Amino acid sequence: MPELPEVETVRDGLARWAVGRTITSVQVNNLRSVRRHLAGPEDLAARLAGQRLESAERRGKFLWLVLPADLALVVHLGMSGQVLVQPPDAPDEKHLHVRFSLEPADLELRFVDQRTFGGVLLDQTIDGVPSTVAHIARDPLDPLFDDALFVKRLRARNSAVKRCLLDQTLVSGIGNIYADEALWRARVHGERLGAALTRAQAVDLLAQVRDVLGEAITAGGTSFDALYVNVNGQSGYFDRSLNAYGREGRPCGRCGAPIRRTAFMNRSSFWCPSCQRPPRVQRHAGLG
DNA sequence: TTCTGCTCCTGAGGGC
DNA sequence: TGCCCTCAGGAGCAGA
Repeated sequence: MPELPEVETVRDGLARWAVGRTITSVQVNNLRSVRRHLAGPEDLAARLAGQRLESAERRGKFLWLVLPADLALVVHLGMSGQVLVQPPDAPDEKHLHVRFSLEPADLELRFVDQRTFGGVLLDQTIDGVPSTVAHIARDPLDPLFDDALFVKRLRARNSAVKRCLLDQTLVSGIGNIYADEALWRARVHGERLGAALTRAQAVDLLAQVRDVLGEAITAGGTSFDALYVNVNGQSGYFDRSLNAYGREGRPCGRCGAPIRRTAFMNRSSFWCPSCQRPPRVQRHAGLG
């Protein structure tokens, strides 16, 4: 599933292969993929035609191609979105929803999305950030990320720490996989309250988040199936380095205890019952 | 203001 | 073989 490392891999691919080219036309095959462009698909196509792609930027899981006049083509991959750079004569993908023809015409951009949680839109930027992304916090790999502010805000939350990690207005770029991995590395149970963490624990958790995200970027992201690929259609290999996520029943790499899986926020959490002791008082909501 | 739970969506996989 | 059900989860929203 696309989290920060996967989106960064895609951004890097766009910077290499798409930046410097000009959009000549836009073909929308699925209206749901442009639903966040409120003016409609015709407006999107008309305003993008002739626009030069100046750079590829990212904040958390949002990425955007910078256009002239403070405009940006914003892309969110959702759960299954892909941005592919393909020759125009390559066969269409089954879930090809938006096609961006480019000049030079030897390559085109394709937005492909099986589950259609993602989408694209044209947006105005303010200080270089699209207005639809302005509410998203900086990610931990951003040089301007404020560690002290994050620790302060995390420790003020009366909410499960895993939910805090998934809150993109607190810290961006972390999804279910890397939240579980960082919590495992920090030996913190996801149901612990943010307010129950010591300052040292919060600082260490942030460090583990940084480590796991950085290692995943180096590996090209995490792929369990064909739902995440880079702009050339290739999968990452960080799934081979996972210690908790998807390892239910398999021994913890530290202590050997079988990894547990519990439901949380309509998804799964994977944790070690020995290394990550759950809080004594179970809350009504949260893990388990 | 903070927090929780629900909804959207499609395809794979399992059970019958 | 075909049908039905469950599961996967990012982000936004409603309601408490």
